[in-house]
Amino acid sequence: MTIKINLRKIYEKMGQQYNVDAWWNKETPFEIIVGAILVQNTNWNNVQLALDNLHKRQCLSLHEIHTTNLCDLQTWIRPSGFYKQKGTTLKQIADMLVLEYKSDIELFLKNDINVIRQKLLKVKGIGFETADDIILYAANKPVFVVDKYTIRILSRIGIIRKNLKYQAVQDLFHENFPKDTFLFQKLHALFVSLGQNACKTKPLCDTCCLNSICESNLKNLFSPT
DNA sequence: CACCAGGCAAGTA
DNA sequence: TACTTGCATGGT
Repeated sequence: MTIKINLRKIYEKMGQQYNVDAWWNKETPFEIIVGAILVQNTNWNNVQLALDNLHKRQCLSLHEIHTTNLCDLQTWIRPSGFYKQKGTTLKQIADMLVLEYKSDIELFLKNDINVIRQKLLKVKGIGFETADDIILYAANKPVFVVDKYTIRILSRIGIIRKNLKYQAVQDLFHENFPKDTFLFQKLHALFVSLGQNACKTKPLCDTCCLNSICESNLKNLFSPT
């Protein structure tokens, strides 16, 4: 299935009706990687509590996470939930960066998108979405991050079926948008923002929109061919 | 009290 | 391949 996306409309709507900041503007690439892992299936408030703990312990750096005791690390990130697995995942990615890239994060992020992606996906606890998050926001390379809101919103509008898989949805965006990092960053934040503010039942309606964007507006943004 | 948040992996059929 | 379940804290 192909969709024709009216880019000009999207830019107009986003400019006029949204002021969604692209996430992770000021953080270091490593902090972005940590945040991407900690935020899995939780909200940013809980992540912030965990990050504050790490900061207090001076442990928000590659070297510290690599050398610190796993149990301590798990204790500090506890507020973000799933702290045992996430702690192990952080350790594994730190090991990879230290051992295979001599602690040079930029060297790792300089690789081609597919190289970075394959490396990240080998780490247990990093799946498609987290890998792409890191590529888009830490490496600043143009991949579109698909999350459950993207699929929920597009399927409710009738553009895709809700059982469409991650890679298929991503391909759809890659085929229909220019490979523009900033655009993908904003667009992803837009979907999350919309999804969080949409009603949880169905369908999207006038009373559950964000900044007066609702189902009909979305249909105008994404016009089926 | 229930529900869910910016997922992932392992298990089952 | 397509579901289901465990992982876990904190806010509403």
